[in-house]
Amino acid sequence: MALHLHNSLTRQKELFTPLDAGRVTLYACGPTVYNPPHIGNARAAVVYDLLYRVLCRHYPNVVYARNITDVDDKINLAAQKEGVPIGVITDRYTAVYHRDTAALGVMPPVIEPRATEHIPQMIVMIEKLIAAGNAYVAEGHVLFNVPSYPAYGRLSGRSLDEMIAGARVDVAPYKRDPADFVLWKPSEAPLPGWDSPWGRGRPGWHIECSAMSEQHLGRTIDIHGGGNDLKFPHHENEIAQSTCAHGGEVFARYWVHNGFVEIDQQKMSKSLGNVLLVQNILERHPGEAVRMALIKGRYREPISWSEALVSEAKTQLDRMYGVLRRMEAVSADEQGLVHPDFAAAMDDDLNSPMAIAVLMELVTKANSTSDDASLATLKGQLLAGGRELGILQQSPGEWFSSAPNQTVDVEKVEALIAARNDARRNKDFAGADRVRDELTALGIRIEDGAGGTTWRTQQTPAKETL
RNA sequence: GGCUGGGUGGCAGAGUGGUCAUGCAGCGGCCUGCAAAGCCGUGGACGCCGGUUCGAUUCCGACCCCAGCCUCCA
Repeated sequence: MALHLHNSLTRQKELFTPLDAGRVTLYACGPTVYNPPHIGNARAAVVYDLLYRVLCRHYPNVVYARNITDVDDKINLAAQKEGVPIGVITDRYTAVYHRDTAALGVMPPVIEPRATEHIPQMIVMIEKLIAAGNAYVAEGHVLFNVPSYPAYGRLSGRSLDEMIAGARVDVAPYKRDPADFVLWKPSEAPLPGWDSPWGRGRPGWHIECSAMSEQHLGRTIDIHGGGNDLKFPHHENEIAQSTCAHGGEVFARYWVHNGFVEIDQQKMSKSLGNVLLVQNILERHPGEAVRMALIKGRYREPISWSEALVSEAKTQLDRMYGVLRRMEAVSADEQGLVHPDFAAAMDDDLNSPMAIAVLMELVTKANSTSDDASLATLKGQLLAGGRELGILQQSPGEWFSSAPNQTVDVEKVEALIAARNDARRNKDFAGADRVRDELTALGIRIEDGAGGTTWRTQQTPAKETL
């Protein structure tokens, strides 16, 4: 089955055909680095990582760019509070972002451009927009003139009139039109600034992505992704800037937007005080379980975050790793191809819940057969599917012997298990049960199988502590 | 108010014009010294009201409800 994606621009599921099958381009809006990432940021990172992996199954050369926004008023504020240069803030939180997303199995993008390294490109683009009559200078600012681009509003489905009617903010007096947005604004020390034809200043937010995607991926990119909230105004503005700067050439051919992570049926926000940081979640749950929780639902739908959701995701992974442990002696089919149903699910606009269901069915099959040839095929398909979903890539032993906030003394555990098995051989079941209780107290659960006794860290009961 | 996208069994979450989603939880059985894991079996659902149809959870219309965007935001 060919890859289909829901295109936000047309609001339809469409067959994906790249402009150049030898170089497929994907751009996703990355983080503004002034804060540790929350679970919502993580979801976006995971979703585009998933899309990247699916694209890589289809095409030999996928160029995936995800930017780092390292110049921004929120960064300035954070730097001011701490009395440090903005570089201290952006370096710190870029590292945290890398650490936290890596814990969720997110691969590094092919290119990770930083806004501050593309100021000249932004200036060139702004000059083009001025020359083309799409932008103007006013009181040290450069503004994009929205009425100069009649298609404005197509992505978000709003007309200019509606936007003006709905404008709830005070309109700066130097704007020709209330909808006009900033490309460049004046910046005085100690705020970060760069010399430009319009004086010392700094870029507006939207121009960064336009300039960086052009620089690294070209004038027309295949897929542009981002959070649902970015549709307006950020992506709408990107389209306007890039299209006008490029003489009307299409900016992005497919737009993909991921849904939000909700807490208690509401979006996460600082004002509601319900922001969940990835680093805090990782104190209680394995990163892989967090990733599993994020891909249990379809990427476009909102997901309601809860401790129960992650616990259940972990239980499912336990089941998958359980069968892999049983199959450890079997060598996986070397082809390592995903099951056709799995591929069909992922190719259907990244239907990861269905893809997981396919994997679960493979698990059941593998648990009920002892035929080596079948097992080799099943193991190969299971691992290949896991690779595409970004799960199941550690050894079962690692998975079962590790848990956040729990250090396992493997030697001690194995000594206790040996003692218990001695007792069992001697029919001293009371003694065996005492040893099992001891293991339980250590947070270890044991399972007596045909091939011997295996063990795993016991998950602590789910608690609704956010 | 405008613009998106939703409302499916105890929970999470797919999908379909008329036979199974899947997982977790529950129940019964097998296995086990007992458990656990695993396997087999099992109940239970499509917001509300109309319409189209031989037949609608699935298509159409009205209504109710929910989330997001319209202001920085994944």
